[in-house]
Amino acid sequence: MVTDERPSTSQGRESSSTGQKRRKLNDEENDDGSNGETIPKKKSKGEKNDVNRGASTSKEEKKNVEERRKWWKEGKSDNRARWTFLEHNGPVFAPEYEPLPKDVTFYYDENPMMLSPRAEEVATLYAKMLNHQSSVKSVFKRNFRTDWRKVMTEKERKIIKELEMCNFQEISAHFMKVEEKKKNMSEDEKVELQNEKKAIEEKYGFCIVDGRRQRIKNYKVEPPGLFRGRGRKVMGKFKARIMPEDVTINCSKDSKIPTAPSGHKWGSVCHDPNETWLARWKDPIRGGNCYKYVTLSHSSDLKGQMDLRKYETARRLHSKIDEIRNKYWEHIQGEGMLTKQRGVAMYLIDKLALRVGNEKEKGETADTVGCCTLRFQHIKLREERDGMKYITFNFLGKDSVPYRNKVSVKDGVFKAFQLIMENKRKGDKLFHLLDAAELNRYLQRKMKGLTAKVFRTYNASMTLQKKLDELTVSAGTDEEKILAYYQANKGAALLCNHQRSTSKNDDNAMKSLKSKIQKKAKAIKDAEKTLKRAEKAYEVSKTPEKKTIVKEKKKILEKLREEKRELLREETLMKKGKEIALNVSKIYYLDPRITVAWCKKHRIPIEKIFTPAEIEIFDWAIDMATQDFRFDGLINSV
DNA sequence: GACGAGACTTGGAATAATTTTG
DNA sequence: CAAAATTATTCCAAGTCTCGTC
Repeated sequence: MVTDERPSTSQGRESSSTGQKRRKLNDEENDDGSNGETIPKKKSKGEKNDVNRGASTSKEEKKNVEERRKWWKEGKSDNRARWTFLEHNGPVFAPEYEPLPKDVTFYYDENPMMLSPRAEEVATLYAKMLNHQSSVKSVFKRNFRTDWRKVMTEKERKIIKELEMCNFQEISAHFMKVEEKKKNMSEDEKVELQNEKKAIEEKYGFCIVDGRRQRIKNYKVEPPGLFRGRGRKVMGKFKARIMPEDVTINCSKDSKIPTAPSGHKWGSVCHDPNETWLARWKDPIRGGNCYKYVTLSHSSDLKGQMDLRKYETARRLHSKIDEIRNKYWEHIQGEGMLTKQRGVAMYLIDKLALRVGNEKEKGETADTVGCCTLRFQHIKLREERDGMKYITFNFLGKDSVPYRNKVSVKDGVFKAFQLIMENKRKGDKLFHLLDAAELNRYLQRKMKGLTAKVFRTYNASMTLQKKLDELTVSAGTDEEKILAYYQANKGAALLCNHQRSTSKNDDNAMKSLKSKIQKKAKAIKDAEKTLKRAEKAYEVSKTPEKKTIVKEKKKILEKLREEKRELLREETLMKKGKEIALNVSKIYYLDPRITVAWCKKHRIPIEKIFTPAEIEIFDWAIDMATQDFRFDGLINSV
C-alpha cells in the first residue's frame, strides 16, 4: 500500500491566506485617450495600507510568529554550499487507484467489457481527458493507444485494437458526476476536507533549512497521467506512477531522515549540501539524465537570495551595456563572418529580447527555435517604397508560442542580414557559425556571470523603469497611477512576447464593441444607399441644391467610415491587450525593487500591484528598496 | 574546449478561489 | 443565490546554463 500512512491531497497552496479581496474597477476612461482599458484593482482588507507591512502586527502574534530572517541585511557569504542543515519529511505520493464502481462500464465495439485493474486505470486517465484539446490530436491518440496496450492483459490486447471502437462515455460521465458531488458538498464537509489538506501541508509542505522553517514548492509527486506536452511528439504517452523506490532523498546527515511509506524504501538517500533539491526522480517521459525535482518554494530564503543575485547581475550589465552595444555594432559592420553573425545575434538578443536558442534533439521535441537556432525561412528582408528597410520574424519560440515581428532596421543591419543569408535556403541555419555555448562564452568574457538570458532580465526591467518614469503623473489619482503601472508592465510583457490564450473569452466589452461595429457597418450601407439615391436625383435634374445634398451625403458616409475604422482599431487593441500575459514578466523579469520603490514614491499600497503570493515572494524587495531605488543606479553589496 | 549529465529558471495551461452578475 | 466572469495559484513542461570529465 503506497499511501496508507502518507495521505495525499488534490491541492496544496503555496501562498499565505492574507485575506486580500479584489474587485474590478468600473470601466474607466484612459487619460491618454487610448482604448478603454480596464485594470484589476486590489483592495486591501484591513487598513494596512502602509508599504512597510508587518509594522502593525499585534504583540500576541509576534510572540508566536517566528521573526522573518532578514537575510538581505546579512553580509554576503561566498560559501558554495546551499545549506548546512536540511530536514524534511519526504514527498507525498499520489492516492492509490480506486477501481470504478460496478455500474460504470467500458464498451468495445458496443459490447460491455470488464477491464483488468491496470488497463482500467490507464483507461480512466484517457476518459478524464475526453473533452480536452490535446486528446483530439492524432499523435496523442496514437501514443495513448500504444502505451495503453502495454498494460493490457494478453486477452485484452487481442480484443482492443482500435481506439475509435472504444466507448469511454460512462467512465467520463462518472468522473463528471464525482466532480459535481464535490462541488455540492455541504459546508461542513468542505471545511473538513480543507482541514485534512492543511494537516498534510503542515507535515509535508515545510522543511527546516538552517534552523528556519521553509515552504516547499511541490511536496507532492506528480500523479500518474497522460503526458500533456505542447507540440511534442510524445503527447498522450502514459506517465507512470512514481513509487518511493524511484525517489532519491536529499537531506543532511544529522537530520531526521524521512521515512518511506510503509512497505516501501527510498530509491536512495544522499546528503549533498551543494544541491537545492529535497528529492528527485527520473522523468518518466524524457528518461535518461532528466529528473523531476522537489524544491523549495519561490518564497523561501534560498530562492529569494537566488532571485536577488539574478537582478544584481542584470544591474551590473548596465555599466557594460554601452561597451557591449558599441562592440556588436562594430561586429555587424565588420569583415569576419563569425563576428558578424555573433554581432547580429547579439543585436537580436538585446533589441528583441530573443532567447539564446540551445540546440535540442531533433524529432522528439517540437520544432521551436531561439536566436542561435533561427533558420533561413524564419526571416524575411523587406525594402519598402519609402526606402525604409524592415526585417520580419516569424517562428515558434519556447512552448510553441509564435513570434511575429516587423522591425525597421538601419542599413548596416540590413546589409549584414543580406550577407548572412546569401546562398542559403529554406532549412539552413541563419547563424551557421554560431551556437548558444559559443555566444555565452563570448558574453562571459565581457562580464562575469553574463549570459544571454541576462539581457532579457535587463531589458525587461529597464523597460518597466523607463515606462514608469514616463507614464506616471505625480499629481494623478491612484487609479491613474495604477493604470500607468499596468501599461509599463505591458511594455515589458510585449518585449518578452508573453502570451496567453483567449479562445474562450467572449467578454462583454468585446461583444458590445462587436455589435457597435456591426451597427456602424449597417449605417454605412444605409448611407451608401441614400447617397446613390441623391446621385440619381442629381443625374435627373442637375440643380445646385441637389448637388449640395450629394456632397452632404458623401460627407456623412465618409464620417461613418472613419468611425468604423476607429472602432476596428479599438478592437485590435483590445484583442492585443487580452493576448498578453503580464504575470510572467512580473515574476521572472521585473526587478521587484522597481515596483516597490515606485509604490513608496507614489504612495500606492503594494497590495494593489502584488498579489498575496507575490508579496510573500518579494518580501526582501519590499523591505529593502527605498523610494529612491533605481534599477540603473548604483549596485549595493550582495 | 567539447560534450553530456543534471540542476535550476521560465512559461502557458489547467484549476481553484473569489467576485460580479443576472 | 446560482451561475458566470475574472483573478490567483498550481501544475508540470520546456527552456537555459553550469559543471565535471575527458
